[in-house]
Amino acid sequence: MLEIRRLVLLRELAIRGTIAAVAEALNFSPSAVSQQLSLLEKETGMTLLRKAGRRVQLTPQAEVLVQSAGEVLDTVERAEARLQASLSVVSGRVRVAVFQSAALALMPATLRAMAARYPDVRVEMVQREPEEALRETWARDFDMVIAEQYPAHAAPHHPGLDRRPLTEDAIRLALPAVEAALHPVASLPEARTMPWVMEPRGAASRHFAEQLCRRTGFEPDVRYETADLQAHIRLVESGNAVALIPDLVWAGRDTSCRLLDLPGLPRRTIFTAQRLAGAASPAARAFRDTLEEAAATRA
Amino acid sequence: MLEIRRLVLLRELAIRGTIAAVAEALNFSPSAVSQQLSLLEKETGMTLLRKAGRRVQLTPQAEVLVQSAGEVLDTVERAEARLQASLSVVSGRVRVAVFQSAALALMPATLRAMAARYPDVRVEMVQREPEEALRETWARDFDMVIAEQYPAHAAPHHPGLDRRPLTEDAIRLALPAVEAALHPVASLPEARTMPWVMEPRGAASRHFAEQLCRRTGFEPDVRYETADLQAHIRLVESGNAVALIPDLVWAGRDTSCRLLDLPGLPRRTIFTAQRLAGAASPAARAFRDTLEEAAATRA
DNA sequence: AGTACAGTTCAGTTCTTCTTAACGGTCGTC
DNA sequence: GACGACCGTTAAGAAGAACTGAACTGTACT
Repeated sequence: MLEIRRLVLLRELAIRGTIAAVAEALNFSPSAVSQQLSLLEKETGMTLLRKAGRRVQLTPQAEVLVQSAGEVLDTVERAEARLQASLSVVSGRVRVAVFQSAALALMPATLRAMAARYPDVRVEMVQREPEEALRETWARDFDMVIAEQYPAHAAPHHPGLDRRPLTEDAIRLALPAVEAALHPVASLPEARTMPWVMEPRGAASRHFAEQLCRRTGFEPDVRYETADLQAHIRLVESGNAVALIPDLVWAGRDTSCRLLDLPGLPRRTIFTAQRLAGAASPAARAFRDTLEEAAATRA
Repeated sequence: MLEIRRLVLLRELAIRGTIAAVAEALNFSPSAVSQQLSLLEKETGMTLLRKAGRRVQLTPQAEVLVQSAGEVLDTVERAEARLQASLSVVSGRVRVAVFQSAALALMPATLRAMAARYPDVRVEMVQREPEEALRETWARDFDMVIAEQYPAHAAPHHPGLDRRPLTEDAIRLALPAVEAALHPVASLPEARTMPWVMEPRGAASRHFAEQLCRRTGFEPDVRYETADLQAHIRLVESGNAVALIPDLVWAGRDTSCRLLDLPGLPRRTIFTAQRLAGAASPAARAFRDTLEEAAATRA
């Protein structure tokens, strides 16, 4: 019979692209991965890898195996979930990937509630950008992901991932209080000459903000770039920049910023996602429910 | 993640009942099995085995895992089948369990045809009583089983086993030619005083034969008992006994026996069965088709 | 009571898997 | 076009996991 561990290795290769990447992800040496994959070829009696430049490419047979490996992993995951579900107490581990503002706004209350209600559940949290987080959750690095989605900028859809809306928040133009007193700005076009702080290129919010400015009719002067929204706030508060900031960021926090509603602007949606096979896990279920409660309370 | 090998071990325990039996089946020492199962308990953090007298009993949690283990094995089996199917040549191995008369009547032609058409398929055959064979096929010791079923004596049904009728044959009363000349027997009741040869107690055919005699109104004088139908034939031919013998037994063979039709007697059915998860295997499919062809040709 | 059987534990062996180190091939770059 | 960076493979040995064998406990059968 085929060794599952090798099948999984092949699947990792399909996901990550290179043997070196698989090795790094699993804390193995590339040599070990290479050897195991050769053994898999021996076991199946087929060629699974073909050299393609300095990397390797999967043969069609390998693709077949990769799909099956996914099924096996799903089955095992369901097994673990069912096992946990057969117990009366909710226990286990939930690895969650969260983007920054959700981590700040939603997680404290959620973690407190989880600890109180489900003391046997261990929640692990890692801060991660939504796109990456979705991918890694799909690849089983996390059990749950809290991700954001900007209007007209759909996050990649992974089959096998169960997405559920969590909350929405408005995006508003944040202006320095000082600035506001001197030259009161009442609409987005009036911010055309101001210095902007935005997230780095590649981030959904960056794309959204740039597009919005362009649709409004100007190219923003992006003078500051950082992924840290707390830094955005500081830059605005200190009068150095303006920014488009979603409401969630202000959760449990005072600010001197002036927040300008932008009428007609669609809201950002926050959603959770998990692997379908993990849906039966009581710990994951408990976490999602608690999180949704926390999100509802905030709003 | 749960180790599949241990999961499978637990499943074997559920099937075979004792750790010793599992060990013997897999060519391990009982010690090894015991240790692996303890490790599984550590992995899951749950009690899976409970002492019951001098044996062990599975806890409900263990049963959950057993079911999942079955799913995993099915998935892997489908994977292997799909892998074979992705090749242009039909190849692989088919382990078949056959009962004696089918082995004699059907297998030679089938094996010849298989060798000619599918030289890359390796067929392995083991002679096994139907009931056992079905069970062992379900437990993955075989990939295919050819079994018989006597009227009003249904073979046990295993879920997950795909049964397909192969052929039917009449059961007739075999009488010695000599005897026939001296005291011509024309119906079953007239054989009431004769010595019988039958299969051992427990065999379906034995049950069937005894029941038939009793319904006819007499208790047969079972003087000879053997599972070997060829021995039955010899005993009849040599004038020592009479017997109820299904037609398949005569395939490709002359006999001096006189064969008496028993009007109104239902026929014996021969069927094949395989695990559902193995249905996609091209080798198994090829074997079944070839076998059905051979059976059709004979009739 | 005695024997056979089922399971576990512990110490030691065996086998698999992993690491390290060295090598060959490919790509991008200066 | 040579150099360096990167990727993958191979061989040898180390590390780890799994298995065996013997000794022991407890249970059932007779």
